[in-house]
Amino acid sequence: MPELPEVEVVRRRIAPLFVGRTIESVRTTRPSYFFLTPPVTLQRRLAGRRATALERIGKYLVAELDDGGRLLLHLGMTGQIFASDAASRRLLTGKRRRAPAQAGPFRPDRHTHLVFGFKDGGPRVLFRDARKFGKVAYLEPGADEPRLTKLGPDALKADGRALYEAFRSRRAKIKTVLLDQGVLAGVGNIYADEALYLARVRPTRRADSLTRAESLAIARAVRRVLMRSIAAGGSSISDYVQPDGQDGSYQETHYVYARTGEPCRRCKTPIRRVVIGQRSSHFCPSCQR
DNA sequence: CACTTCCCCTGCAAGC
DNA sequence: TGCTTGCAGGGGAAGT
Repeated sequence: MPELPEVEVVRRRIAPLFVGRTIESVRTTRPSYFFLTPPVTLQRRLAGRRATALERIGKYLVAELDDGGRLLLHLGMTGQIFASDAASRRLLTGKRRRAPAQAGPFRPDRHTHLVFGFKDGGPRVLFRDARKFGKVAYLEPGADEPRLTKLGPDALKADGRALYEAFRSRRAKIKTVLLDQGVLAGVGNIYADEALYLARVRPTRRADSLTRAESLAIARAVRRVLMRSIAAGGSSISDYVQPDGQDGSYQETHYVYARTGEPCRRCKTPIRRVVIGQRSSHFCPSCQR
């Protein structure tokens, strides 16, 4: 799903539709673990509220509300946030991205867990998530949220020296450590693979085996792939779409992710896939040491 | 603590 | 065509 770049693109696009507008109604699906805060409570707390800012913390979106509370959103693997007037041609899943344009506006389906209606009667904001790995929570004013406070520094600001220090005490594989949101917030499976490729480090290397130079290279590579992906509108692999319904294009630039068996863009060696910590990892056995 | 395994849920592609 | 299996961008809980 959405990693830092996709969440950041969603934030930028959705902020103008969400910030400054008074929420009139909140429609939800039935209670499920998607709702960290029960639907009835969400409705009670959010009706009449107005967001004053929408920020991104790691892969979380956090709306500051005019009562001092906060609205926490996480897209999980398949979360989609979009406007009710978005081009709806491919909001309904898929890998089959050639699907013909769907006529008319998007109709909330059984996977559309949140629909915000506003007092001004303008476009609604919808949150859809087929797998329900996403999350929504209302945080009372001043409430502490461990999910947020546990996060490490933002991956866009990855610092090589700090990473080197963190790596030194970790015996796990570097791929696993990069996915640890407490070390660096925002990197997920795609960008961990892409960054390690650019840094020429194999995902299977133990973190504590990395040199200072390699750590600096990884930090630089992380910043680079994330910035470039944001500029490209994110990676649209299966479900991710921008809030206006358009695909991102960074997947066209991937060096290794989902390119198993295909030639390395640098040396033509077939890209290899291994499983690390239950997640697939892709790398070039020739370029990455 | 650090690390690993399992699990939450749905939809799609590939294989038979 | 239909069934089964494997796989998917995340992360928390519980185990060692």
